[in-house]
Amino acid sequence: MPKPVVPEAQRRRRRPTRSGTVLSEELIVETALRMLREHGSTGLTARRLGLALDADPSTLYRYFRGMDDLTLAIGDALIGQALEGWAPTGQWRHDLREVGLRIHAAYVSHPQAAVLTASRVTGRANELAADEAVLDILRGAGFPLRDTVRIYHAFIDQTLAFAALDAASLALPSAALDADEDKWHSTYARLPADRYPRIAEAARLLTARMVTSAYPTALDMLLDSVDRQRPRRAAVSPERF
Amino acid sequence: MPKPVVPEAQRRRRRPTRSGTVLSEELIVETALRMLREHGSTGLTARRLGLALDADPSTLYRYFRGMDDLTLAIGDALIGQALEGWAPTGQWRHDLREVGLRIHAAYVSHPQAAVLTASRVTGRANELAADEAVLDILRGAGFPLRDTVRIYHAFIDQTLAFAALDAASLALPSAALDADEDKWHSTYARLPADRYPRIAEAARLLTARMVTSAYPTALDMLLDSVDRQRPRRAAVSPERF
DNA sequence: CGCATAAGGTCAATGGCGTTGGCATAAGGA
DNA sequence: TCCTTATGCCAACGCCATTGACCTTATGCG
Repeated sequence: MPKPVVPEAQRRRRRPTRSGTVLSEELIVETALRMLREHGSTGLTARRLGLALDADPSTLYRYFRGMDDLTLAIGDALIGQALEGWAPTGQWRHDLREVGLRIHAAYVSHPQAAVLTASRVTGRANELAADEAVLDILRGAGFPLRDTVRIYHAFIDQTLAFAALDAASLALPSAALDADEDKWHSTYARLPADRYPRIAEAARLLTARMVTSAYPTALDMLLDSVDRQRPRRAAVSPERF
Repeated sequence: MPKPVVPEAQRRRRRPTRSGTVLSEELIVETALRMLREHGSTGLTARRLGLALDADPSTLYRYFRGMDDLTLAIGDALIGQALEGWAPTGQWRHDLREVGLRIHAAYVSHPQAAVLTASRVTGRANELAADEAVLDILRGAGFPLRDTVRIYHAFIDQTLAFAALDAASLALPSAALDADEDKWHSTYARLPADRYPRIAEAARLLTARMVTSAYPTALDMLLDSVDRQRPRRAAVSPERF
């Protein structure tokens, strides 16, 4: 049986580390986010995190069951950060769009962390709050339960999928050793036009466009589709007459 | 300077390993795919792969520059497998849909491998061929270069993004130790209805739906959008009259 | 106010990992 | 048949996460 982890809410004794810093779940997650940004998505290790916190690596196991548990906490922090200060306006389309863009932006602003967490289900507080919020927007807009769940599924998966993909390509260049960095220039831009005529003719445009995200476009397409399926009031809308 | 890697095409001497098996790039990738399926996405290690091949782990470095290079080769094999036997029909929408579904299906059929590779740019032969094919479909349909590149970007990113996300959730249950497996049942289905009313009312539908992929729907939405932007011939299409 | 308790920090060790440099051997061209 | 060198093997290095035992000190109770 490993050491039990005390939930943050029940911590009483806050014993400072050898060098005087007082640990907390929040401080550890913040430090981990900083390390990920500085050392890349593979640069978060228990040893280094301990070093950065001036604590023994094994101390982390007083706060998290393991590195995976810490990873989930990091992911939940990103979601929390995404919806910090957000409040629904009651206009479902605007609210949904805002939630999607905020979540996507939060992940993309911490790409190295997002790579580790975007496709995980944390089951922690902030994730639950976000899910509840999306479902509430749709239910509040009058969608029946089945449609709500279907739309929620497409919406959240599309958001997380693009967040993960965009984060992955942003995270690679920071780890300068990863050779993927300039593969578009070193490989795609130099292909022989006789064997790859279509790539060759598009190379310049490709290298320019592939660095941007296709998420906003895809999101609006989804919202358009949702709008068309939305339950209307009995009255016919005025524009028709 | 590390040992140089001899390209597969130039290999002359095929010296058998101690136990008699003859190595090749293809055999190594196949074995790696099998190990990934059996041991999960974190179960591919140089030592284990060497064991499975009856070869010393360091031998792998005669074929790949490192585990990362091997990972890219695995990804390229998935793309190759996706388009194996495929040929364009000349109907752009049908062809594009087929390519998307094939790539998605290939990744999802090797989820543990897909997790490692779906968001990587390999720059290898099969990837280049797939990109060339997609660009050719769009150019052949008459799209100008700029539109072609824009559509290609949205199409390929959406395909890979969903492939990565769907693969990730499929890969987790196989590694039975990962606790994410039944988080939907252990957490979401048991939330208190007073704090999470929307999740609670949708729990049953959510657990049923979240195991399926939203990709086909999203793909058709994209194709609809593309269809509306397609350049028409000068003549007005017959249905209008 | 002081003491017992146990929370929480530290230490040392284990077994795994990727990777490398040196070495041995046998394949295949001459 | 011999030489060259491609290719397999070995041993070692410095990482990694994780654990169990130990120590120390903050806290709550009497």
